[in-house]
Amino acid sequence: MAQSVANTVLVESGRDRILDEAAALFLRHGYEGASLRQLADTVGMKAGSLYYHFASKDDLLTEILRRGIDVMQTAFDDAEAASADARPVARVEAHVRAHLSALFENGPYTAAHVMTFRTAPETVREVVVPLRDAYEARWTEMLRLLQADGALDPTVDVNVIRLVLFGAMNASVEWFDTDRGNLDRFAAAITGQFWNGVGA
Amino acid sequence: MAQSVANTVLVESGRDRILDEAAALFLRHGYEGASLRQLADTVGMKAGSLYYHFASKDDLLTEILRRGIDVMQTAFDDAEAASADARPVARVEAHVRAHLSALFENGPYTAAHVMTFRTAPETVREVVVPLRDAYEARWTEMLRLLQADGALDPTVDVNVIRLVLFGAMNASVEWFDTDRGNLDRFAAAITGQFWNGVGA
DNA sequence: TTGCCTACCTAACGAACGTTAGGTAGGGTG
DNA sequence: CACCCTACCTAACGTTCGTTAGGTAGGCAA
Repeated sequence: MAQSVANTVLVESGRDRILDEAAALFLRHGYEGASLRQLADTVGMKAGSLYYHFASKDDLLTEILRRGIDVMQTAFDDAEAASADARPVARVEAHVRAHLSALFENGPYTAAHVMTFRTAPETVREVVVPLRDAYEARWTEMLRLLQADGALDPTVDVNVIRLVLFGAMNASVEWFDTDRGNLDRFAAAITGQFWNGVGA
Repeated sequence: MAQSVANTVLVESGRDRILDEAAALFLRHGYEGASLRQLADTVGMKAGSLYYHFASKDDLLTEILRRGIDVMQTAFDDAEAASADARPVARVEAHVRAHLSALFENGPYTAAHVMTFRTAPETVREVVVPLRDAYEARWTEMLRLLQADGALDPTVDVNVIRLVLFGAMNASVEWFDTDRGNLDRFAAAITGQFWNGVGA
C-alpha cells in the first residue's frame, strides 16, 4: 500500500497517465499515426476502456493541446515574475528559458502541441486557436514594449522576429537532447544569437 | 490537341501530378492523415490506379522526401555559384534565400519534407537520412569556414546556430504567406536577425 | 489489321481504425 | 450485508485503410 501509493506518484495511473502517454505517442508518430489500441497497450488497458475517460480521440487531442498551452502560460508567468525588472536581454533570456522549460521539462504536452497542432483536425484547432493566440499575444506585447523602450532594434517587425524565435525554439524538440545538452546554456546561446547575432 | 498539350504543360498529368498533389496533401494533413483515396480523388483517378506509378504509399513518400532534398541541394548549388566570392553576410543571405526558395518557390516537396520527415515510418527515414545529412553537412561546412575565417563569432557552436537557423526557416512554412510577404525581404530580415541580432 | 504497351478501371481482400453496448470485479458507503 | 460507483473488460459494429488481381480502352508499331 505504501508501495501502491508510491507507484501512484512515480508513474501515475488513470486519466493523467493516458494523457501523458498519448501526448508522447502523438509527438512521435503524429496524431493520425498513433492509434488508440497502441495507446491502450502502453498504458496497460483495452482500447474501449479509454472511452471511460475521454469522449473521443479528438477530445483526447484537444485536452493535450490545451495542457500544452497551460504549461507554456505557467512558464511565462514564472519568467515574468522572476525577471520583471531585469535588463531587457535578461528578460528575454528568462522567457526563452521558460519556453524551453515548457518544451522539455514539464511533460510532453507543449512539445506535442507545437508538433501536432498544424495537422490537427480543424474542429480541434478551432477550439485551441484562441488559447494559442493569447499566449502569442503575451510574447508580442513583451517584445513590443522592449521596442518601445528602445531596447530592441526599431526597424524590425516584432511579429516576424517572434515567429522566427518561436520556430527556432520549437524546432529544437526535434534535435535537442536534454541528456546531452544543458537547457540553461542552450537558452543563453539562443538568446545571445537572438540579441547579438553571430557575425564577428 | 493544342489544348491538351497546353494542359499537359500547365497542370501536369500522370506521375509528376500525383507526386505534386501527394506532397501538398502530406504537408497539410500529415502522412498518415492523408489517404490514397483522397489523393486519387484530387488527381482524378481511382486509388488502385496509383499503384501503376508507385509500389506503395511508403514508396510515394520516399520519393517526395527525396525530391525535397534535391530541390534544396539545387538551390544551395545556385547560391554557392552566385555568392562564391561575396562578403560573408551576403553569402549567408544568398543561402538563406535559396533555402526559402526551396521551401516556397519550387513545389511542395521541400516543405513536405521538413514537415513530414519527423513522423515518417522508420523504414522510409532510413533511406532519406543520408541525403539529409549530406545537405546539412554543406551548411555546416560553409558556416565552419566562415568561423575559421573570423567572420563568425568564434564562441558559438556552428551546429547549434545551424539548427536554430534551420528551425526558424523551416517553421516559416507554417506562417509565411508568399502572397502577402516578399521572400527577398524576408531572407534579408532573417539574415539580419541571424547576423546582427535584434538588440538595440 | 494485328498486336502490344501504357494508363487507367472495377471490384474486392484482409487488416486496422474509432467507437459503442453491455457486462463485471472490487473498494467505499449506508 | 446490501448497494453503488469507479474503472475497467469483452466483443463486436461499421467504416476506412493500403493493397491486389484481373480487365480494358486507346494509341503506336510492325
